[in-house]
Amino acid sequence: MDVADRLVFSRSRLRRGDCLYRAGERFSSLYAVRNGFFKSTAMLDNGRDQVTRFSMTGEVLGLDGIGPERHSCNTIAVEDSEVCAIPFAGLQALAQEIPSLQRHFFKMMSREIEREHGVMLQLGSMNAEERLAMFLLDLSQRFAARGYSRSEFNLRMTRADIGSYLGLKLETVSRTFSKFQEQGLIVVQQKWIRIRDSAALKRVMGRERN
Amino acid sequence: MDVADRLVFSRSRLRRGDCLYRAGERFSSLYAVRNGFFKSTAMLDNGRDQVTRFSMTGEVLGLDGIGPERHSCNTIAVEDSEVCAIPFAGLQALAQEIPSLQRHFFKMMSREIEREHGVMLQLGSMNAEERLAMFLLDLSQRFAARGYSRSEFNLRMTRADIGSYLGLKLETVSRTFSKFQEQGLIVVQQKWIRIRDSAALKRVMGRERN
DNA sequence: CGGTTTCTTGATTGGGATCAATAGGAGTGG
DNA sequence: CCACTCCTATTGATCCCAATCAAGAAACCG
Repeated sequence: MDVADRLVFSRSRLRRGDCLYRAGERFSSLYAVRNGFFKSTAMLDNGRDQVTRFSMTGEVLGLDGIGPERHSCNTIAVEDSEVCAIPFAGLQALAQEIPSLQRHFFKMMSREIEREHGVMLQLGSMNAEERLAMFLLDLSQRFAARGYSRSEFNLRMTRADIGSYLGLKLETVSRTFSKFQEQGLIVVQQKWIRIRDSAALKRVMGRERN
Repeated sequence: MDVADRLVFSRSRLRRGDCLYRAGERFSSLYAVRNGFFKSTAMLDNGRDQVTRFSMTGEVLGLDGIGPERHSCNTIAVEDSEVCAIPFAGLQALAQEIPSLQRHFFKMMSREIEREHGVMLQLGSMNAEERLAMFLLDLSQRFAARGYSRSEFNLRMTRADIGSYLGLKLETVSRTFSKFQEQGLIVVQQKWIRIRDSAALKRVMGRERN
């Protein structure tokens, strides 16, 4: 029996600013992003909330909810978007019967651990330029993986969102973009970015620290 | 058939400084810490490596290896320790047959995502005092959960390890401990710590930021 | 013991936060 | 289409926390 026959995939559209799910809500589905762009924010103990990830077409949202059975972050569309909801109960039952699906799942979750881990880890020891360089290269690579241009794209999010994600203030983000532009690494105009010298960006990112 | 009948749990002892597994090695087992204390370090792209977690008795090590099928960090005993190796292949096969085990597993991994996430996230927006306060309270809580004293314990790791984990330099760790001691929040003498006012530490940790 | 690692404390520096002011776009309604 | 407002981005000036450099002291260990 085919997976698609057993699971009901419901699609839904969201407009810019709409919330896909909120922290604390009961977890029931994973979401595949069909198109658009999302940001997830987590409320820290102190009340401020921080952007924890950006998600684009082809990526899966909601894995964080499986353990606690509640969503642990808010996920908001930063532009008009469309998602496909995958009921987790059904997926889990199916994994019980299909070994390869279970394996796939274990792997996907483990990779998730990895990814978050990796990004956040690196940030800790990086200065502003390194963070921004990493951010741009990460976006570039993900756009490329989805068939979009690797060197030219629109940042869908604001400077404040980028800053929150990277642990910088929006002024620093802006200043650093300007600096990169002066150095000829990128061209930036508002949300539009063109990467002119990705090798140099990699060098900025990899600058050794001690 | 009982789980213990199907899985071979092999125990091994490690001495201070011994390596349980290294990044890049083929992943085959998870490890339950029976006693002792471990630190995990991950090599960043730039060559420096950073402490990513400390693990104590009763905690599970190695989840990060499931996806890539290789360990992605080095794990080293910081004192004489003993672990129990759990072959992952067997565990996976068993999860295929026992729904509750599969569920338990999904949850454990998801919680792992959460935990790392939470800690690292918070760090980004915290200053040195807040980081140290959080670190002490986290350790205190974990010791308490294992039946040890909540208010008095030995830090097994060095100041440099703590600093690496928290994204601070060892001098800052030392200075901040001293400051806490002056304020009467803790008593510190080398690796020995006594928490005198955990409420105050919580207040330090929760100090609002903007 | 001497040698090594670990910890503490002081002096100075620098990168990013903060405060502040202006400019640029986007959306709305007349 | 323009005028108005709001949100977002840029840039400058100043300040502060933690890094860095440096020197000792304390503990650990063969």
